[in-house]
This record gives sequence, structure tokens and C-alpha cells, in this order.
Amino acid sequence: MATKAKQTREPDAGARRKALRIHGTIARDLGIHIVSGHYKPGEVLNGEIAASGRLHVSRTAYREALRMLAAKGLVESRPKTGTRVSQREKWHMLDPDVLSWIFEFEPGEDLLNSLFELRKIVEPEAAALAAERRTDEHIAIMAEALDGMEEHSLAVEEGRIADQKFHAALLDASNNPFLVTLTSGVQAAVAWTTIFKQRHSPLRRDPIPDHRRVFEAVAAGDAKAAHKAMSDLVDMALLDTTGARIGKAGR
Amino acid sequence: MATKAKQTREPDAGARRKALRIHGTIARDLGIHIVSGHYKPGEVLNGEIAASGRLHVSRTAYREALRMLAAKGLVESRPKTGTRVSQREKWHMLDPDVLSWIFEFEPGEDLLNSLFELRKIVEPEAAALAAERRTDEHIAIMAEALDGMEEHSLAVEEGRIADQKFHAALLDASNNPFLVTLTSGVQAAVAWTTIFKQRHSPLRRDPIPDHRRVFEAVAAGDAKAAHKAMSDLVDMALLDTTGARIGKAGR
DNA sequence: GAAACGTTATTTGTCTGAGTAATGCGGTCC
DNA sequence: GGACCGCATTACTCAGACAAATAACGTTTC
Repeated sequence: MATKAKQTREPDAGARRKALRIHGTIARDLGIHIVSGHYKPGEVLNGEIAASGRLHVSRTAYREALRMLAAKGLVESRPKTGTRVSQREKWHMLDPDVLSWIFEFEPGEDLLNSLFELRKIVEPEAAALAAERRTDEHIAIMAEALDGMEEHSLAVEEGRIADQKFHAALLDASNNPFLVTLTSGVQAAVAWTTIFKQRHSPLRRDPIPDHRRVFEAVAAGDAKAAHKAMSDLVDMALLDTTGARIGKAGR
Repeated sequence: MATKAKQTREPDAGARRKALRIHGTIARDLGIHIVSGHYKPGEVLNGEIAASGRLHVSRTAYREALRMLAAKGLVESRPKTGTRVSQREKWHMLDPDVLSWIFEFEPGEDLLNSLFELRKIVEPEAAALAAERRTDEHIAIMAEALDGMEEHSLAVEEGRIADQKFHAALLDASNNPFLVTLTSGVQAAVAWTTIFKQRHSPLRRDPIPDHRRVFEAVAAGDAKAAHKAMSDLVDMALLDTTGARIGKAGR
């Protein structure tokens, strides 16, 4: 019997969990069940009274969870017919939460490849734009972050924060808000699982030199070089992830 | 009554609106106010009791609207401090609803350019992938849609539906669910405003030949040609949109 | 005096129960 | 057979109360 552990302010280094409320936890649980295929598209969920009763929560909380899922395109509600799981094409696959839910379970090799296919398309171009548009301030922030990554390692929290700073500054330099949200969300989801998987295979190529190549190209304003360097970086990230997953090489 | 539609009663010609409920309309109104800058990031909204009272709705409905906006990253709620508009970096700019809200108001030239920058990066690559992976069935659907576009025109509803079918099949052929959601959402938002703007400047280049070039490249499995053709298509779309914007009389 | 600690007020969060509105389904009438 | 009409089901909306979280303030303690 899992009673909810009284989790007061958890000062653990992680800003990862934000102490979800009831509606948040239910949305997350339901969302994971949906993206993992436990509830299939077209399937009708239990009625509000039944579902809320089964979960021992009020209808209010359950409904708010449904509203969140509906806002992410995962479900659709109508009177008389009930709430049903939407078709997969309707899902907002790039929503940060949906992405994290997908990767929290088991991505599925094809989905992982699809995501990296997208990264391979977008991120090099973003780096190229950043090379053309970066300000001196961007360079300063990225340089500092790079130093932080070298001093600590990506194995510890501080190093990962520096890594995030680096990529955030890079994206900001592209000066395109759509690229920012798209890429930051994807990176966050991937980073999370990568960290997890790496516990099993701590051996990996040192990513710092690749980061430095990106940095130097952006600092020099060399869009083509930035494109190439970032492309390599994404390739390496893919190898890290799939390598940790399975030994076999993809196509 | 001329058409024998199974559709029971749809008195309003606008089939675009799905008869939003109260929480949906409030979320939309609030969302538009946020993305249009009327409520600025960091600003705290009125308390739930005050806001719901001012809108003459129940707290429940207002809260569900907030949950939807929170699910899209537009607001954040905490006890004691209230609900405040999130920083722009937190917004899910690629969420279909957020996108439509942005373009419903007045996109802002820079935002429009940023979005087309993204399209220019992603859609040609998607077309290239489609050229490599398309099945015969995809070709058949696209051919049929293309015929429909030629028979009717993009000026009428049927033609636009055929256009959507064409692009949907093209995206599906890329076999990448992330590309599908990303591109379809963006296209929908842009198409909406383009249709609207075109009432003022009906003169535009005929897009059918460009579509045909994309089709032929994809049918031939020529990724490079598909890339080029789709790139041209996006260029033309940008010209259409900005041209219509500049052409209109300022208000 | 400053830092740790408890108190309080305010706001969101959760619960309950009732009533309303939309809608698919089946029956009825022509 | 088709159009219309009621019925049952389900989500939707409302109202009011209570609980939990937390920022701000005041108090204690060293």
C-alpha cells in the first residue's frame, strides 16, 4: 500500500520535480499510460465519476487533469460519448511534457531515431544562424559555460548545468523563438534519458572537444563550420543514447 | 437544406470553431491576451475568485482554463503568489493553439519571419525524406489531391481541403511523427492567416505548378529535387503572406 | 544585531453535491 | 424509408466549504 509520502520541501539538487499537485500527478500518470500505448487511440476512458472514484480523488481534480491532457492533444471529451484517446496524429508530440512522458517509459527505437532525425535537421541550422547573429555577450556566456564544463565534468550536476547554459546561449543567439522552444524542449527530454542510461555504460567519448568546435565556429561567425560541428555533436549524442540502449548499430 | 448532410445541425458556416465550451473560450481569450502582450510575462493575474467573478463564470470553469494555459506553458500558478504569466521562453510556441492565437491577433513581422525561417529549415528536409520513403499509396493520394487542387482552386473550400490532403500525405510519407506534428501545426496556423489576408490582395502566383514539381520529385524518389521544390514552395508562401501584409492599408 | 524559528494571512488546491447542456440512440409518425 | 421527437447518458457548469502551501511578518535565541 503506497500512501503518499509526506514530501516536504525536498532540497535535493534537482529542480526536476516540482512537487506536482494531485491534478498534475494524475495528468502525468494518464499521459504516460496513453503515450506508452496502454490506452490506445479511440479508446474511451472511464466516466468522470467512475475514474475519479477509482483514483480516490474528486471529480474536480480529475477533470483538471483531463483539461491538461486535452490541451496537449492527447484526449478529446464530448458529452454523451465520453472522453477518448485522440489519434496519434493529433498528439502534440513536441510538447515538453509529452516528450518527457514518452521517454520516461521506453521510447521505442523508431521514435528515438525519429527524434534524432529532427534534431539532425534543426540543430545544425540553428547553430549556423547563431554563428551569423551572435552578439559578444553570447560569446562571453558560452565561453564561461564551456569553462564550467571543462572544470567539472558532465558526470556531475554542475557540469550539466553549464552544458545547458551553453546550449541555451547558443539557441538564444539564433534569435528565433520557435527554434528556442523546439530545441530546448527536445534537448531536455533527451538529456534526461541519456543521463539515466549512462549509469550502465559510463564509457563514452568526451563531448567537450565537440562543444569547443561549435563554440569556435560560432565565435568566428563561420556558419558552415558551425553547422558541421553541431551536426557531429548530434551524431555523437545519438551514438551515446542508442549505444547505451543496445549494442547494435542502426541503419 | 440543399445538401443532404448527415451533420445534424450546423447553422454556422464556420466549421472551424468546434463550439468551445466556457473553459475553452476563456482559455482562448486569456491566451490571446497573453501572446499579444496585453498581459506581460511576470505579471500576476487577478485571483481566481475575482477573475471568475468578473467574467461571470464559476471558479471551476476559470480554473480549468488556467490549467489549459499552464499545460501550454503560458502561465504558472502557486499558492499565495497567485497565477502569473510565464517568461516567453517557457511558452510552447509550437503548440497549435498558441500558434493560432499568435496569428489571430497580429503576428508581428519578426515572429512571422522566424516562423518561416523554421519552415524553410524543416519542410524541405521533410520533403526529401518523403521522397526516399514514400509508398505507392502515398503517391496515389498525393496525385488525387493534386487533381483536386487543379479542378477547383485554392480560392474555394474544396481546393484547400485537397491542398491539406496533399501536404498531409507528403508529411506522412516522411514517416516521422515529430515532423508531422511540427509541420502540420505550423502549416495550419499560417494557412489560416494567409486565407484571411488574401481577401485583400487576391492576386498571387499560381501555386499549383510548384506543388506539381514537389510531387514529381517525390514520386521519382529524387530527394534533392524534392528539397529544392519544397524550398521554393515555402519561399512563395512567405511572399504571399508578407505581400498581403504590406499591401493592406494600415489601420 | 543577525539568524533561526514560529505565526499568520492570502492564494491556490481539493472536495462535495447539485443542476444544466449537449448529443447519440431508438422510437414514432407520416 | 426518412424526418422528427423524446430519452438516457455524459460531460459541463455552478456554488460553497475546507485543506494545503507559502510569502511576509514577527519573535525568539544566541
